[in-house]
Amino acid sequence: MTNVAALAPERPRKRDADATRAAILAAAKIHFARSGYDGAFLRDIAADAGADAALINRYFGGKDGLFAAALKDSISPDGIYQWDRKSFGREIARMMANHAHEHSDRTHVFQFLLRAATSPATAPLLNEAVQARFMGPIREWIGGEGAPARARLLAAVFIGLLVERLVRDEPLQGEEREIFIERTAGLLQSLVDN
Amino acid sequence: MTNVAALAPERPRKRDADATRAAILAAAKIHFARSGYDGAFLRDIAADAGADAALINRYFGGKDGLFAAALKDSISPDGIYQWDRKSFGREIARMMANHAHEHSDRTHVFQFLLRAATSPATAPLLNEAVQARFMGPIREWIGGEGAPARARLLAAVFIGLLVERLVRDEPLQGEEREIFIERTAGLLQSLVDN
DNA sequence: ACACCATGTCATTCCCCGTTGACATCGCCG
DNA sequence: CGGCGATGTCAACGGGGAATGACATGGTGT
Repeated sequence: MTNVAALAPERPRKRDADATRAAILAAAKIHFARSGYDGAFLRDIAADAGADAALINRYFGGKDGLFAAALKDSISPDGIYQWDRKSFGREIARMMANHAHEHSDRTHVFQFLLRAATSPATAPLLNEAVQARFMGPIREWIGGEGAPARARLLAAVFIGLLVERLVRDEPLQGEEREIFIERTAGLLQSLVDN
Repeated sequence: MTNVAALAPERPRKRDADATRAAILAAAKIHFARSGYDGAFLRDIAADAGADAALINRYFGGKDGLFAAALKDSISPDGIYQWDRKSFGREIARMMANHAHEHSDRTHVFQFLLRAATSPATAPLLNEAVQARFMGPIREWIGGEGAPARARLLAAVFIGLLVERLVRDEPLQGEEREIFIERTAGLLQSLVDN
């Protein structure tokens, strides 16, 4: 389990279904993002939430339900628009140049999506949710000529960078880092600008 | 399991350790590529290979060993260079525009890598192998100024496109398809050319 | 203060899947 | 032809993890 931010209250919280539900959901998002569907264990999630695993069943109807809920909750459309159009490319590029362990909260969502997309068990859940809540807003944000195709491509590049960062074992440094940022920024920006 | 190309011979093959080993390996590559480490089951792999699950243990020392062998076998350096420099971008773009189910053999390897990279269980295995056998050749092939960074980025985009295709539920059609191909080709080609 | 429902806890069960070891059979070599 | 090692088959085991249901407990309304 290794050191997930303890969402469990020091003193056990008062009996409050909504609060525990929320705590479970929060813990689940972290675990799923970090470990994927198969690698995340209900016991661990429950423990981090300061709750009992059995409650997951009660509140979410099982692991699938929990995942679906976490997914739905993760891709609520706010937070997507908050990029600056001008500095978008460079901002993302910088973020991606950092090492995987220095995660920004902003990429947690994408990490989650990545895991969801690449786990055959959960991929089916994605389509509807992603299309409606994710690609839609991105398309709008991106705007202009051929926005749908460009949005697709943008999302793809983003995900790809995420994976690359995931696999990368040592931090990017020196000149390579600079070039990487430069090229990545250009690539992304070209998709937004035009 | 759903309809994997039957590698099992019609009439059971003569006792031949090498042949069964190979059959198991072939089946494993398919299953791992399709379902990831966790989602691939030894019984299924063995069944597809027309062998018994116990043999996996004998020949590969367990699931881990089988995965490692499949990984190693998948990323033998040949087959990477066989892209034409000039038409590279467009070729890949076309491939990615196709629906996920119309897989080309050429992308199987990447699919495998993707699955391997995104499964926390197997990611550690990747670094050495990928760096040595994969990124190295790509760097060389790509050549020119800042090749390492560009190779990284190229690989990232490739993987991202793979994921996008994985998630995409309906085929790209009409104008969107054209624009997608156009932009994707340009993006990729720009990384190779320069 | 009492009762009743919602909330939480615990132990248990069940299932899946990798692994293991005992056993069967084939084929080669003397 | 006979035996022995290599190859293949089968059934069973064991661990891990999700799900289940019985039980405990708090809290709220009357």
